[in-house]
Amino acid sequence: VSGALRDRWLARAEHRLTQAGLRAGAARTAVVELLAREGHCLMSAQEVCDRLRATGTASPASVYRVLDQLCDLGLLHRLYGKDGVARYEIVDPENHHHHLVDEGSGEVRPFKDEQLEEAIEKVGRRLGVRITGHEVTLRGSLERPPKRSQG
Amino acid sequence: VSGALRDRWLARAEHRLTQAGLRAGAARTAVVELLAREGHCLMSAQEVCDRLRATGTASPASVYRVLDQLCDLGLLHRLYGKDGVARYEIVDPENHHHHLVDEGSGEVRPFKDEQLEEAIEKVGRRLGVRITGHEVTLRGSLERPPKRSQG
DNA sequence: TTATATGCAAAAGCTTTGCATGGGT
DNA sequence: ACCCATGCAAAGCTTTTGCATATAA
Repeated sequence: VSGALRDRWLARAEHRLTQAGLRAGAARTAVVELLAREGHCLMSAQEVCDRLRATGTASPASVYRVLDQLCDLGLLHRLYGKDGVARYEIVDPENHHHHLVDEGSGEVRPFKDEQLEEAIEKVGRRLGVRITGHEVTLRGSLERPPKRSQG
Repeated sequence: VSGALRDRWLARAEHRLTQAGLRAGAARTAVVELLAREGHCLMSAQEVCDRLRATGTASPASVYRVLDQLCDLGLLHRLYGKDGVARYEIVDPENHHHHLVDEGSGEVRPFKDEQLEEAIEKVGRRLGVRITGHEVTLRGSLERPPKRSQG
């Protein structure tokens, strides 16, 4: 969303990729820049492919390869929704969030909740485990409160 | 685990299936009984197939079809782990739980935590949404606390 | 008797991989 | 120069589907 967020991740990504001895080709550059702009919440490999097919900047094989690299380097999270398709989103500690899925439309809305984070920390303590990561998915109806009998 | 839990689900399952106008063939019976016994935590379609291939009681096609039916009827939950493979577990309100995944081995341990449930309810209230379902996955290291330098 | 269940084999969809070529550093 | 990146096409895996047959109610 904000330019700051985008640039922050982009810089970190380029840095770690270089650091890992990887090189910037056309495909990787295209994928990374697309993600920096629009990869903040659940983008599938296919969506990335579609976006980039238009400009012919990356083949599907490269898209999948770059996505894998980014996951391995901890720059991307890979999640699976109810359709079993992998979806990716940028890892940004300052933008940690979870997902609320509308039962009706399947629409996904990201949300942040500090008290939820604290609750999860406490669960870890009760279980006697150091929690290194967590995911929460909520399902519910997003429809507005019903208006009074006004067809 | 306990026979009570198994029988409870089995009875409910048979009832709803019948109610839905579905019929009990050999394959469905085999799948449902296997799940009642061992489907309490994350079993993949392939595992079901393997188990049943031994006795030749159900083909893969039937396994997948039955699994789908059970999900549609709310008798089974379908979840996706980090490998993108669908895994199923029995829906039993009296055995509601979440999952803790060991970073090292990938081993999954189910856990219950009432305070976590309450925390999630509160999140729903804060978001102004009625929560109809939720999933939590925790990741951490299950290794025991290190013993004092005693090789 | 009629709608559903089943099995097989083929197809579908997402993802990975082998290989030859192009390109970064 | 050396090694990594890329694209294409083929292969891999899980899951779905078409169709003919069997079977529950």
